[in-house]
Amino acid sequence: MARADSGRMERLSSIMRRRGIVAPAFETYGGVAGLVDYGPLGASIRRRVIDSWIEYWSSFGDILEIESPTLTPEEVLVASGHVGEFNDLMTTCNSCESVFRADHLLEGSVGDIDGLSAVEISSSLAKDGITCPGCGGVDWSECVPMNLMFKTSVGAMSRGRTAYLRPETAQGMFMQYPMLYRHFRQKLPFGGIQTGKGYRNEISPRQGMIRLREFTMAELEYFFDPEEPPVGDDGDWSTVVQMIPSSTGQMARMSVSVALSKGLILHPTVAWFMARTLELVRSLGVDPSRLRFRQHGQDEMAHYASDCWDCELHGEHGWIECIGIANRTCHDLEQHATHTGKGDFRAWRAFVEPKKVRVDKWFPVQSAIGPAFKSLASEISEAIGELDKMPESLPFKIRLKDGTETTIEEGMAERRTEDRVVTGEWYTPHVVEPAFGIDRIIWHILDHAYEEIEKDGNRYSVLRLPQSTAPFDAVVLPLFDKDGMGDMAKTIADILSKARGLKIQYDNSKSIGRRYARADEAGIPWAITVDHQSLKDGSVTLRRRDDGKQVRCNKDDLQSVLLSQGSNIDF
RNA sequence: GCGAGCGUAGUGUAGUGGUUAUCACCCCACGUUGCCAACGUGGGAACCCGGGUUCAAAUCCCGGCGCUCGCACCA
Repeated sequence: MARADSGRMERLSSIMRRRGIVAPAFETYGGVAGLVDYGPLGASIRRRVIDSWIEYWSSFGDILEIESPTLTPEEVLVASGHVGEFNDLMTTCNSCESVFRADHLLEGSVGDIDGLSAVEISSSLAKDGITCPGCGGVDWSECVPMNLMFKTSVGAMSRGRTAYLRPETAQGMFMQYPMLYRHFRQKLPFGGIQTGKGYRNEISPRQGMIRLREFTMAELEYFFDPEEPPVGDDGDWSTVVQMIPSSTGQMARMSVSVALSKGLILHPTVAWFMARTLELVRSLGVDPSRLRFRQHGQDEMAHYASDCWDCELHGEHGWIECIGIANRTCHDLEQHATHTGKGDFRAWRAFVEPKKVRVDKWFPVQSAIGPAFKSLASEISEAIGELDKMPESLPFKIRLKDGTETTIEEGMAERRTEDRVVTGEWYTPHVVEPAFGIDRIIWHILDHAYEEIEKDGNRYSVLRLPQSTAPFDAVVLPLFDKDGMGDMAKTIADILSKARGLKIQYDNSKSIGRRYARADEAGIPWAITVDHQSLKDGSVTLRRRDDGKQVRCNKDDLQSVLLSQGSNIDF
């Protein structure tokens, strides 16, 4: 990825450390790759991004927040496929030292790779003479499982039950599907949202906040009836953004609405959530011209997905996947249904018109079949119930699985004819999942907001964050900390800080210009200055970060001005 | 996990065997100025960790940890 200005990333990272936004964690102990600290400003930004995210989805009424543990018992992740998928066996070519996934090497030469142990795969590599794609050698090291989940044990000592730190929040929501289903009065569609930490033991985390071992995810599972895929008209359907459909692999510019009508987006509900996602991330401060949707090809699809669009954001690290919008179909719920053997993971679909069904079947008479056929009895009973052609009368012959025919004598079966009313049926709901990588999004919000302008021949840094994701709403400044200006400013800051939803900073050190500059660099959208006139008439100046313009306003109006994000005042 | 480079105040850096560890921004105090990174004086703050070589190590060697880049990996 071409970088117009390679120094920009260094300066941006430098500001983020200096101003207490993000920094490597545990640095005094040498640091741990893939773990970061959010400092005072960063934690505030993160809090607001998460809150905005929760508020956005909660505003629709059919989506509610839930919360589930990060510790997840092994069985859940076996069912979801993560235990299998995340335990990749790695092998090294002893001649050229390249590392490969062993199962990928064996593809095509071994039938059922998933069922093989590490030892079996190691011997297969040697036995089948698999050559190294790099150097052509046939000298493989022992296969080593590469576990991308953090394993632990719940319970005392060796009696503990194996568990993992969750690799995604989604499974917790699938676990709560029955509770959500009841809450929503058994009517689909509905959704569950959750934010929280996820954990992946990456082999080599790089790129600062981009690949973390512990990271904040925000996921939405939207459950619906696949026969009636829901679409709403809210969201941003019209803004033209970059799209890379997998069919062409070529970048094109179009709106979500056009991409759906052209059939590039395969599923209308996926399109709907792409439109909503676009609206949401724009409000967080993402520049839509540096956003693109890229459709996954069949080969890179996750094990659970049937159609998936990544929302990638462009920043100093190039194009980075920040959000995945996947149609997970019925995969997860079905997996949990089969692994638990429970009927909790389904929904009832009522027919518009109840169907009248005439049942005309032969029913086995168990008391006669049992003694007559002994161990074959159950198979025969089943065969009687599933007869294609209805014999008119006894005796008749039925064909068993092994091809032999057996005669059903008088008294072994009876014919019943009845009319039944069927009002609906059970089905497994499908799920569309928008999954947001919050840390990656925060990085890009900062990147998109960061601007270097020239002022009096010097570089001047401004973080143009929207107020909703700025670390503070306003900074209150005494023009000079004397003659009572400092006290008045402090009082104003204290009062505003009490208002719900407002975060206010107070700064009285150094010249006024320097304090404006500090606030600009920290992304604070408003600066309130108490000057000599304030002492006389209670008015203050309100300075807008993005253009430096100032207006006078009464100190008592500040709260409503800030809460309206400046929309009720003229500049 | 492999290879290469790198690791000095909060940030960016100078320093290639002996320095009181350089400079700037920064932060604090006082004074001054009186609305967009002013100025003066004073102060604060660093050699990634461990071992070795040496009379002496930020500097040389070894190991660890971390960072950057390339290869590989990436639900």
